[in-house]
Formats: sequence, structure tokens, C-alpha cells
Amino acid sequence: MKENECPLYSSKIMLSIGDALEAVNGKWRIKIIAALLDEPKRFKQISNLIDGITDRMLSIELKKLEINLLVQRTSKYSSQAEYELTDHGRSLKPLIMELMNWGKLHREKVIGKQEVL
Amino acid sequence: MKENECPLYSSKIMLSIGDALEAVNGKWRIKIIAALLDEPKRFKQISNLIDGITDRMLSIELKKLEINLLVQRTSKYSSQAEYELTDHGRSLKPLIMELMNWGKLHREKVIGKQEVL
DNA sequence: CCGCATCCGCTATGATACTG
DNA sequence: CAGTATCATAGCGGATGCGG
Repeated sequence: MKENECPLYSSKIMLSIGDALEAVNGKWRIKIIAALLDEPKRFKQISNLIDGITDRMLSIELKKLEINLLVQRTSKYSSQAEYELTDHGRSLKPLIMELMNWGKLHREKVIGKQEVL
Repeated sequence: MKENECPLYSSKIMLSIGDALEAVNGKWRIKIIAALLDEPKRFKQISNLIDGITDRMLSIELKKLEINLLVQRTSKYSSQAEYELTDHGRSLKPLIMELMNWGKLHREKVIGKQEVL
């Protein structure tokens, strides 16, 4: 039975979706990963790329990403730490691409036409 | 300039990601869409497919999905309403597939190996 | 300047009971 | 069956300020 053809609402599927959401959900984590997709960056660089994020949230979310083995912190010296994606983190790239494309589409279709959400 | 080659952290990209996340974020909305991917369903059917969701949350999230034009409610009679995805909602299918596959991978790689998050 | 901790309000989510 | 109303609460996220 091919995975992609089996009932979309099976509980195994829901479980997988739940797992993925847990690792990645919230306002910031996807954006942090997107910011790191091309190359390792330092705290402040990431912070500058993500509009609206506070140091506090960036710090917290980076930690969660480390726990989930998506981001690896390479502390050279103190105050010189760099953050980079693990291979596993990089495996999110297709997902992020999809999200990006869909977001563009969604903006065109829905946002702006109704001024809400 | 090809979209997939341009800097991943450009603010336009971040904006798209933000738009997508807004439409879809939270614990439940992706799962609700997944539950509706194959065919229209009624309130209770959806609720039964999504482990842990309460009537209250399902009601609230369905409303948000309607506002974002992802789900359409076809009220036949009262107490016989059906929910189905709009075309726009269906356009999330590749994203959900990606999420699902990645979630499976993530569970194998990370969850269970460390019992956390 | 870099990252993190404390304090705190607010929003998202939950439990439960109720209505048509 | 298909929701809504009320109440409670954990965690998110912002402001600010501390310690390298």
C-alpha cells in the first residue's frame, strides 16, 4: 500500500502530522530555519533577518530547535557562537519551499481581498 | 532570477512564510484540512478523526478556515452541515504531504531516541 | 556588543455544561 | 447531531535589565 494513496485521515497520518507540527510550530521556528537554510549565522544576524522577533524568543526557539536536532550550535568562543542547520534541519527545505509558494499564493488569493487575518 | 535560487532569507520570502503560517498555524488547522482532503465530512466525523480535539476548538478553527477561504460549509439542514475544502484549501495538499513525510522521518530520527518533545 | 533571565499580560487551548 | 457559553489555565511572547 503506497503511503501517498492510503486514506489521508488515518491515525498514522495524523500522528506524523502531529510530530511535524510539534517540531516546527509556532510563530518563529520555520522562519529561523529559513534564515539558516543557506549558511550558518550568528545570533544577531538571524535576529536581523526575522522581522519582529525578540532576543528572548530567538534564544528560546533556537534551544527548542537544538533539542529537536534541527539546529546545531557551534560555540567557537563565547559571544561568537554560530548556528547552523543539521542535515535533518536541511531536510525541511522542500517543506519550507512549499510553504513559501503557498504563502505567496494565499496572499494573492485571500489576503488583501478581505483585509482580515 | 529564479525563485528557488534567490536568497532564502529575503524579506519577501519571510513575508510569504508569515502569510502561510498565519493561515494554517496552531495545533489543529492542518489536521482539520488533512481530515477533509479526500472528501467532505460532517462535524462529528472530523472530530472523530482528530484525536484530542474538543468541539469548541473544532468549531473555532473551522470558522477561521472559512474566513481564510480554505474550507466551505454547506449547511443543508441545520444539524446536517457538511464541511469541504475549497480549491484553495485543496492547494495545501502538497504541503500536507510534505509535512506528513517529514513528520514520519522526524519521528524515526528524533522522537523515541530521546523521549522529549 | 552578545545572549539570557525575570516579570508579567494576553492569547490559545481545555473542561464542562448548556441550547436548538 | 452540531454547535455555543462560561470559566480556568499554561504557555507564548513583549519589556526590560543583567552578566559575559
